[in-house]
Amino acid sequence: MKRTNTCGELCSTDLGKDVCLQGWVRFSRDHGGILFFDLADAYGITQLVYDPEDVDEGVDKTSLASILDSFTRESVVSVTGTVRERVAGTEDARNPTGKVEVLIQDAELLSRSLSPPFEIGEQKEHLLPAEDTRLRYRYLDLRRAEMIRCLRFRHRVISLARQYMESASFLEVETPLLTRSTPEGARDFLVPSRVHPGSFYALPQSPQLFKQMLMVAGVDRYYQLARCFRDEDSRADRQPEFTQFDIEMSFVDREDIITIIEGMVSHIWRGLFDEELETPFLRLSFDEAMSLYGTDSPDLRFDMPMVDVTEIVRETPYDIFQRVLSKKGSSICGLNVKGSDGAEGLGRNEVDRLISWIKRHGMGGMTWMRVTDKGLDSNIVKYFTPEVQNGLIEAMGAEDGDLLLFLAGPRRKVLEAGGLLREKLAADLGLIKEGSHQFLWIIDCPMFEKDPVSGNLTAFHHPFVRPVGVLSDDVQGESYDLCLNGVELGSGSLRNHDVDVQRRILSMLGLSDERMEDDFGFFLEALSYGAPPHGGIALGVDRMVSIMLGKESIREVIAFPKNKRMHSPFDGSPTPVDDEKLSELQIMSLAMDDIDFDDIDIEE
RNA sequence: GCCCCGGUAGUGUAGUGGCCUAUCAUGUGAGCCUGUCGAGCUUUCGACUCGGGUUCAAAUCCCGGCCGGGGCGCCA
Repeated sequence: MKRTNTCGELCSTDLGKDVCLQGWVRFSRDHGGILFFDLADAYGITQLVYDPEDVDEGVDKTSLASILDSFTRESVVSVTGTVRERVAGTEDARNPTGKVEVLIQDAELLSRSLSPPFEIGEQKEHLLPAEDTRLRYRYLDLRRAEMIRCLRFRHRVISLARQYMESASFLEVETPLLTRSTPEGARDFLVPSRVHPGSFYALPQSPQLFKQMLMVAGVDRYYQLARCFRDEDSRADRQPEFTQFDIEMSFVDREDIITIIEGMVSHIWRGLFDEELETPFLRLSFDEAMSLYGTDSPDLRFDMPMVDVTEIVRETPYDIFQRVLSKKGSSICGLNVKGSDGAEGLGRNEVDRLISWIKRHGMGGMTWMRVTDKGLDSNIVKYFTPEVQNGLIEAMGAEDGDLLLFLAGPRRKVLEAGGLLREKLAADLGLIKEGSHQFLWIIDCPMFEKDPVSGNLTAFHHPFVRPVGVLSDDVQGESYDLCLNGVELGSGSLRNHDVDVQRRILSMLGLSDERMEDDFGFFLEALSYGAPPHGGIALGVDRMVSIMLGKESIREVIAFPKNKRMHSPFDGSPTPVDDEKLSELQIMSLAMDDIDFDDIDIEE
């Protein structure tokens, strides 16, 4: 018999129906005569009951009982029976099907399960097995309602995004996975070619050049759920393969693209949280973000900007500040920890701990003072004149009960360490409201970064960003990065449709004319046949979904993720392959320690 | 490449040099139990990541490996 219902749908309106349910035996309870089973599937749990006194006439109780005896945990079973009300007082209010139960009349074991290696029933997070055990048995882990919820949630995000793009007349186009290796960017995953021995495809780090060529083709509005590959070390929010929601548009300016993204994200939030996001999102320039928060992806769920007090304290005879300020390019920045004298605040011990913490992040130390009703207070305020003290109080908006922290050193280092300190303070003091979402655009990023050692330029984003105005080493790009809760969700820009500008940028990045032709000739040629002004953006789907669900790692929202060492616990990849396969590709591995190089004939 | 944290029954844990013949829970096997719902009760089984070292004595301290996680570098 086929199943008539899922395990999540029977309720009081189904009373008296004859049904067939199929699913997994999650729990069973034997009361010595009467048996209960929790039958689970992706939709819910329905209680089955075997009551020998209530089964229909003609049912072979002995054989039914012996079948039920084989219903071990997580075995897949099929039962037919009658929906009935539970005995008064035994309803389960936590379960949507908790008012009814199915009286078993017939049963069949479809597939017996070994004893599961860990508990699959709903449970508290801290009782979960270690992640590597969960990953090794991912098919069991995914049976858990919480994981099904994550998969379904991710599906809804994608589905809403598609729906929005459809309504905005975007065309979904697939681009190749076997592509060309290019010099810039992350390390490529390479795929050897059998037909062209010695040559390799690369898996795409993003569909960047293809989507731009689609614009040249006149596609006008493109999107794709693009799988991307980068052979770099992983992190909680980085996997070697990941998914981007990739978008490109022609004949648009920055505002058009930002509007589309804000519209799409709002559509998703409306659909999943029934919440109206405030648009337009906040914006900060790259310089503002660095100056105020010391990072290009600040978390604005809490306020606590850095204040540059360099000029206020410049003449102060406090030796530490004087020594730092005697060096060019030094700054002194302060953070105001509001209301820090209460029970929730930071005592002397906590401040000492912060000082040793900040030393591990490259600072020589940290200066601190408390704000009292009588003014500033600490062992070093004697070096600060009343005018300077008032200047600090005013600049930092200090009030009675605040704690002021100051870092001194090279400007960039101070800002970055201050940014880390700011986030640590927020985490330690619980300043971040759980479940809140704060979007932010970072605009006007530099086009280039200069390698401090070699002095060579590298692209801040990628080499295809259009400069704002005239091209130079320190020009800004027409870029816009979307941040959510301090995480970079996506990066976008207007692109170069002028092939000459594009050539000059590649040249500034150190590509010779020859290299440029070899690596990007096909693309530059495309730009030479009438490229429309265009731009786009790509959003990290895994990151967005994991933040929406409040998960610490994107692995929680990927069905089969790689582990930290880029190993796949499911299929054991990567693996060595047979020599036959390698020789067909004319490849020899140097990692095998049994190669005898004397045996190798090298052709002239 | 580097730094930090961790590794005890199937699972989650306790155990900071001798009280360890290693705790507790859950699970597993057996039994009891007619309204439970992560049922309950009785009982059984089951573990110190590996290799070296220190010590009279190591789960415990030291060194190294392996495995897992967080981070730096890297991620145009």
